Amino acid sequence: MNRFTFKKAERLTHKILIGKLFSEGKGFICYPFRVVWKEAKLNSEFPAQVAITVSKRSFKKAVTRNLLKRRIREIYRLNKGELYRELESININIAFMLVYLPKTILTTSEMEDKLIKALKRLPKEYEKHSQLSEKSDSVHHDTSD
RNA sequence: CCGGCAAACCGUUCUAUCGCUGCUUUGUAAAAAGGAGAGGAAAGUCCGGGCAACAUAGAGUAACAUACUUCCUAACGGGAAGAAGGUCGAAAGGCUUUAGUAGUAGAACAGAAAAGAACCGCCUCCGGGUAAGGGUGAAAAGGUGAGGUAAGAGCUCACCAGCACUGAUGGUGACAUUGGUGGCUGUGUACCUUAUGUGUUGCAAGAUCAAGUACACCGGCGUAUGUAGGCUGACUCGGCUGAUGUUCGGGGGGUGGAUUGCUCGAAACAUUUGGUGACAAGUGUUCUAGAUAAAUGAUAGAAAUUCUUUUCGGAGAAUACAGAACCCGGCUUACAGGUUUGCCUUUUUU
RNA sequence: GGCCCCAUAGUUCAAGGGAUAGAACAAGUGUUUCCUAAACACUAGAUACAGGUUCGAGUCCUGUUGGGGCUA
Repeated sequence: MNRFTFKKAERLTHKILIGKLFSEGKGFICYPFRVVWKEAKLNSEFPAQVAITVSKRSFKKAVTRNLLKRRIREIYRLNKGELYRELESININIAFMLVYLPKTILTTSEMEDKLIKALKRLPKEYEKHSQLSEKSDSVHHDTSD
């Protein structure tokens, strides 16, 4: 029951941290999302903070932007448990942003699988970058859908 | 009946599960329970206010806005009821214009000429007199007829159009109807003139706070004719402020964060009275979003409406415009579809 | 959120309300050359959209659309 909440402490609200995410953070694309993430001390009981954005350039009207953000947030709320478990097992805190890429409005069922895939990939990306100096050749860019 | 015109209103609903943001209650806390949670345009930011700061925000000029009348309003460039003109419509009705004209400027092309009348022409007693004719233009010096003349002309007269002054009647008034007198009278634009109004900046205004950091802050003394300079939206006047210091004393300033400003208000609903109406007054009841990288949702099922298709069982698709950010009053723009009320009758039927 | 500005050829800029909207570069065609470049000649190409004022709008007014700036 506690697993499906989405409180303010789980959201990324710190303005400076968001600025740092775009300047220093690492990202990958898992269509239809771009994920930008960074390890950060959060001073929170949750291991991750997330922010969801939809570009004003691709959707001019506030109604459609709100609709997409609400759908993405709902999927994240229902599927974040797996991510939390993995992050707690390696004992790190992470701040990340989900950027919605396409110019068309996708339905909830269309987006759900992709977002789960992206969330599963996030801890792997962290491991990859934590030992980046030794193995740089094993990084393979799969931007498959 | 169909079709049309105007005004007002609605603009998907219900159930279950899982959530989000305030509020209240319980609880040491974690949390639990209850109840609330987008709009008619929340939009554009085009007007007008409230509220807040600017050291007392001053006078004149400039600049900008508005401009038929009477009213409504906190205020308005908004609204209501009217007036005169234009235009669309068969009609109901819709749209639109309207302060003043003394002076100055310009009016492309065409045209003789774009504004104290010159040229061609007409007439001539060769001194000159004329504005009938010139057909171009968006706009051409009142129009028609008669008299008159050398030729002509409001030069004179009748009727008509318009202007100025002045009466009468109706109307709060714009104005309408009607009478008299006058000289006979050019179009639209900009500057200009008159009246009224406007201080500037906007809640990222402004206020408060714990932690950490710097000396930008205040007062005394000293210096000067209160000087250089700065501020007072533009200019002038007027006003305010005012550096220079190895000085003395005080303790305060505000980047980001948090709290506040923040939602009880020109409030909503019902009703009565006054008014043609916008609206005003009275009485009663109610409290009705307050987020801050942005809450107001997602999923499933059912219903309603519309469209497509049909083997008339059903099946499929869609459900407008659009998301509060300090708050109100308007305007403008977007909007699937539906409801109610009043009005009109070209055509058809009775 | 608040305040403000801009929109003219493919690009950079002009145009006092007045005829067919001008210039440079770029593009295309031709001349010249053995070929290319350069040079010369010619051609095509535009007022963001919709209303209004006016006899007549690129210009003046209003509303949409798009783009940009300032403000902690």
